[in-house]
Amino acid sequence: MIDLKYLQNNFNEASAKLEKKGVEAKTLENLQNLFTKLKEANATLEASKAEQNSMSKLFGQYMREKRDVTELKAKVDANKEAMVPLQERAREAEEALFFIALAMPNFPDDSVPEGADENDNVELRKVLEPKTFTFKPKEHWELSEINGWIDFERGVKLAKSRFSVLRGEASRLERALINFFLDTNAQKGFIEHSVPFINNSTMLQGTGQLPKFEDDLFKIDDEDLYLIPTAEVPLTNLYNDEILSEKMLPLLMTAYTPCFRKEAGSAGRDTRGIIRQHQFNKVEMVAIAHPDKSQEIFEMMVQNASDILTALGLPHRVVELCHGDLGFSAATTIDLEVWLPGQNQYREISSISNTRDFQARRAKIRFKDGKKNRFVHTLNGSALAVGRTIVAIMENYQNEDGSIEIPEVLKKYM
RNA sequence: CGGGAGAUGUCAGAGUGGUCGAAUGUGCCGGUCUUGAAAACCGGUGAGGGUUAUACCUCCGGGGGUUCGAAUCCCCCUCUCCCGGCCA
Repeated sequence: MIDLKYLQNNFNEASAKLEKKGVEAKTLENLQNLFTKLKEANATLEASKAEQNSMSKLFGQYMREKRDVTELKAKVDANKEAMVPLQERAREAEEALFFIALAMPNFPDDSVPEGADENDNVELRKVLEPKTFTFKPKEHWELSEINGWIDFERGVKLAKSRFSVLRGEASRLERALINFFLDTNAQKGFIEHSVPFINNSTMLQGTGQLPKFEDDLFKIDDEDLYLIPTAEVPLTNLYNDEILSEKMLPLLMTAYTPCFRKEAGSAGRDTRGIIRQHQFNKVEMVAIAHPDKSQEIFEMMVQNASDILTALGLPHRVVELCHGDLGFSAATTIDLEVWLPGQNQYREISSISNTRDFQARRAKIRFKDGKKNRFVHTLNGSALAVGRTIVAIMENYQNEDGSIEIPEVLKKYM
């Protein structure tokens, strides 16, 4: 959630920032008005409550002194009745405010490049040269067919489209990758966690998936529970509604989880292969950081993900997202895109974001800064998406006959 | 899933309608004493909103109700523990 006090006190600056994320100035004016209204409503209500409280206290005193209370009771009854509409007004003001405030995206950092969509993202650097093939490299689904690695049809039979089954060597490769990722992250100080793959709505709201993106989530029938779309949700919300001591920071966490996404709105995109599935595996990094330290941790996380790709011998590029491509919760995001020779293009394999205090406000994650409580900064990033890494290995390590080499660093894991 | 008990500050634990944001112990912070530490003694010590700072409002698992007034009475929910069932 955005800082409403900041919006109120620096309206022009704030609205300029959010306009770049496609929020109309009108919406923000509305939000600002609602905030002002809420504060007024609360002030009036609280004054009335104060009066009620003091009269009630007096009432008790009269009773003890055995004095007559009829007159006082009449006053207190009248005030109580007058409070009803004030209460209603405050409740409505709060509801109206939160309805809009929870749908407001984060302020982008000042450093975020201008732009409308992914074409305006800024390439920061390329790492490793794509190798030149003496034959036409195949796409991963063709290679899958030759090696029997992925069973698309039976995955669909078991569930529905966009589900698949890995078999044999591919399945072992997946397991090896998960272990390699977790071990590497652990070496960088990220503590491994095993978390529930189902979380409740409060947690999903904390990280920003709810209420706005409910359609992207798989919900459990008749329960306030959702399959997690990323381990960012359970890891970040591990500290939901907590006040941490400053010396606990930074909390560096990593977890392997499956991720479940409805992929609503992406019909027709990446329908072949396992690039875009309803269920995929991912190893995630999450950091809960002191606000002064979040930038350096962000850079460390980007470097870590890039190092993993480098260790696997996978050519990739580091891309800074522009305003238009930035996600809902992110203040700044860097994507890693891996080279896929079969597709002849770079494809996203990791996305690392600093949400600053946006999620911390929603999830109420604070730390003690001396006497005061302050919101932490939360960061998240993939290291890495497992399925897409398999695709990348298949396409980059393919031989002319369709066989696939295993990267050197993974051999000890298989 | 069935039966029973419970949920209060860091923790333990009192409080069953007003003087309770909450006894007492413990932990933590500061001080006295000490060469230093421990012990002992003295003082401080929950959160959120609000204010320049006060005032003031809210919070005793969550929600609703009764009442002038609720930690305390009533209803619903959640969670924890114990017993039984089922089970990797």
